[in-house]
Amino acid sequence: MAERKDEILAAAIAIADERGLEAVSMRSVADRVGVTPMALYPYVGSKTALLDAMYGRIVNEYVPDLAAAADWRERMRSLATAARSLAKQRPWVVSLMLSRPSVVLDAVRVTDALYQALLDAGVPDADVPRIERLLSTFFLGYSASESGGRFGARTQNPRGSRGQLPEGRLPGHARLAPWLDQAPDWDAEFDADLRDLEALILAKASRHQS
Amino acid sequence: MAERKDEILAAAIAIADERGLEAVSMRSVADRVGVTPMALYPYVGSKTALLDAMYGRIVNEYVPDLAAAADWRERMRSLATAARSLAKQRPWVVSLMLSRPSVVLDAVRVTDALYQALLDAGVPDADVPRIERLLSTFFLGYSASESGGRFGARTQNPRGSRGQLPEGRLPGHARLAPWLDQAPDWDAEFDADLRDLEALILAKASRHQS
DNA sequence: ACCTGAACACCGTTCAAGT
DNA sequence: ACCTGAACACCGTTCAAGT
Repeated sequence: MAERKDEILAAAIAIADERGLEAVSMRSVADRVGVTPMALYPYVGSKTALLDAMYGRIVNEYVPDLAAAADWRERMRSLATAARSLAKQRPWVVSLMLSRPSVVLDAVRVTDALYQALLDAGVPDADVPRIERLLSTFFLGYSASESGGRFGARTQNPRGSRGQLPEGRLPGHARLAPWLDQAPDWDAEFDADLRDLEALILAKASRHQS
Repeated sequence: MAERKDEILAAAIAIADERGLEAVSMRSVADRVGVTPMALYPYVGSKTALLDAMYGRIVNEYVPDLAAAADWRERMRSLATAARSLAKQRPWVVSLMLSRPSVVLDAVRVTDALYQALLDAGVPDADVPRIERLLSTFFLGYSASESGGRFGARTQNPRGSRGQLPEGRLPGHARLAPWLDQAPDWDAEFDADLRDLEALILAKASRHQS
């Protein structure tokens, strides 16, 4: 009985990997399992529940082994990097993460790991939940933007009423042109962002100790 | 002719406001305009193009008047606050922002305003594009998390294999329990986040001047 | 120039029925 | 216990036809 549900989940994930989340329908999943759409309902409940289950299973696979790294910085980095590589390999998971409350149990485990990293860094208890949200929001947003294509926009032609980028009315873009024309190295950028955020965390921590 | 397109856009936005983005279909929009679904195509091209057009129109309405505020901090705050209140009043816009490249012209104008705020703050030119992405990613992610329900999760029961939150295996949650049980004030939290990010920006700026 | 109607290949889900 | 088949109320889009 649990086997059947696993089979259904695996089929749904395979379809999402191959043809995207919008190709996952009760009909397409049922087809792959070799059964009628209605046969799925006793196992998955509804389409929404199926999506939740897919999310939970994937997050669970990607959560890095956190006991391994002793330094809070390393643990934070490995969590952030896991989110990012998850988004890169399975972009459809990001849509799920942002479109529904993160009540999936495996997601809560990740939150807990970040809590502990911040506590170890010396952030006062009262500030930890907020800083955790700040960080996870950024990690999620970065992953979503990168894999969703929001970052790659500059190279494309803006879709506007006139279709052309009016550089004259965009003084910031004009001044920064030399840095905007070279395509960024997203790995390096994420690294630099992490360093800046580590500094932010340490500032919170040292203010506490003094 | 442009009138007809405006009428279609207004109908689509009204439906999204009233019944969510998923209620926006070519059929429902056509119904509201009092026309057949096929009559929309000459004006909007496709459903995707219709969504883009909705996005552009809304962003345009919400971009705050930036010439007004002299201080870069105020300008940054008003941009961030605009994003957040947009997300609160029209949650469906956030899905659009994250699910497609931000090539809509009006969105580029917002980016430019943030560039200028950072330049005025004294951030070195070479760092501005990255920091702008860091900030806009956070603003977007925060807005999405808040309006999409990702933040509200703690109060609900986590959906997991067992259905109950196993506090024993979540030491971080256990230690932070006193601060996790009181529901956060999201306005105050966003304010605190903005202050932390301003400090991050000033650190980048002063390192440059020395 | 602007719109309609029928059609095609899809959706999630309910309900009664089969073995 | 597990699955099917028909049906309902939906999708986006193409294509030929009407005025």
